[in-house]
Amino acid sequence: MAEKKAKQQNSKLPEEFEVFGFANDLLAWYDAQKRDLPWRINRDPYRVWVSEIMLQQTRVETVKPYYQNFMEKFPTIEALADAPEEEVLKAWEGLGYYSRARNLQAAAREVKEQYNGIVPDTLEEISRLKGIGPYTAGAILSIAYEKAEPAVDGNVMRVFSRLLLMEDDIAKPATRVKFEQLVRQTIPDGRAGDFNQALMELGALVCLPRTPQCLTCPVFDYCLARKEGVQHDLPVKGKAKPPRPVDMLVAVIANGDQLLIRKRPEQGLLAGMWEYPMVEKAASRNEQDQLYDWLLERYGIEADIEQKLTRIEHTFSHLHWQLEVYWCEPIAMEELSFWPDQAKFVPFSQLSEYVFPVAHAKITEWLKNHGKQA
DNA sequence: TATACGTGGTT
DNA sequence: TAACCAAGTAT
Repeated sequence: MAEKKAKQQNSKLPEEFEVFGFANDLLAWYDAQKRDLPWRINRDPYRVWVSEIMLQQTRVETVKPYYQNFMEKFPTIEALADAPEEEVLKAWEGLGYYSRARNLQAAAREVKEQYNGIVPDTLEEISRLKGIGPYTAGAILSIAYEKAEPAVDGNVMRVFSRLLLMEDDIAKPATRVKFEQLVRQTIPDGRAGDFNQALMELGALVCLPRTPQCLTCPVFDYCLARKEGVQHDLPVKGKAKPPRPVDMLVAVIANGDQLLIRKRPEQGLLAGMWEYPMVEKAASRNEQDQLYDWLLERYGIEADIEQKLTRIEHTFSHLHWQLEVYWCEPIAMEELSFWPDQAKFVPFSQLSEYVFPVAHAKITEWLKNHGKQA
């Protein structure tokens, strides 16, 4: 019982840690050095919200152009709520983690209908919105509403690991909770938003993962890891599993100036996106034979599987695709009223109207570069 | 708790 | 160059 209670108890800052001085010095640095970013023009909750979703696991420089475009197309919560999902996905094309876009729109609809179009300002309510987890909830509440909530991301965990010389594995979910307890105790009155952003800014500009710039660090004096000279050994982070290799056979099938594409399932990897038909390569089988049989069975298309066009490699966090791309010359097609997967022939010039994942966009690019289609 | 979920930049 | 990393969330 005593042990359980101890486990639930909040982690405490070290007695000697100078909270006030730390926050003050960090904020002074932030005020002077913060970057001009498109989402820092004001603190509008919707603008903050969109930026935080886009920035999840995504670099600032990558997000910038997407953010500008997104805010032009969907300037308000209502505009986003009322837009066709396809348009939202199109604006997200190439950014990755596409469920973010679907969840963001679903949440915008929820805010429009249940909250009169106003992003809720309580942890309870905002956390119920799709796509808003502990980090994003804290970020929006602190930045847009000046609530004293922590926003603990990878930067903050790295900064605090070093600052307080903590060896907890930041890859474990429980560690984030511990950091939230600690950060909460350092948030200065009235400047929660700036403080959270300052911690992240420090991680992004100074307290770098491999090469911490301690000599220019505004909180050099407070850093326990630096005092011990172990800043390069922190944070501790368990190794991720390597991506699993998956070999796919891709069929590029032309009918005049049209190409056959299909829609991926609404759940799972690259949900709802369009792609060239493909099948996972069988372990021990001739590629051409397998593709020939598969096209006939699944789409009723008898095709001459010609020379392999190219090999495209694409790595996800958890998968490594090797796409063997074949040019397939149709010999005969069954008269079907519809095909599985919503498959259909689309003129090459109209492919851009469909949302493709990068791996398949690479194929389109290859076709263009090799004069396969005008 | 561990895994699924994208993509591109950095060392 | 092969990791490693980036303003995480859902299940």
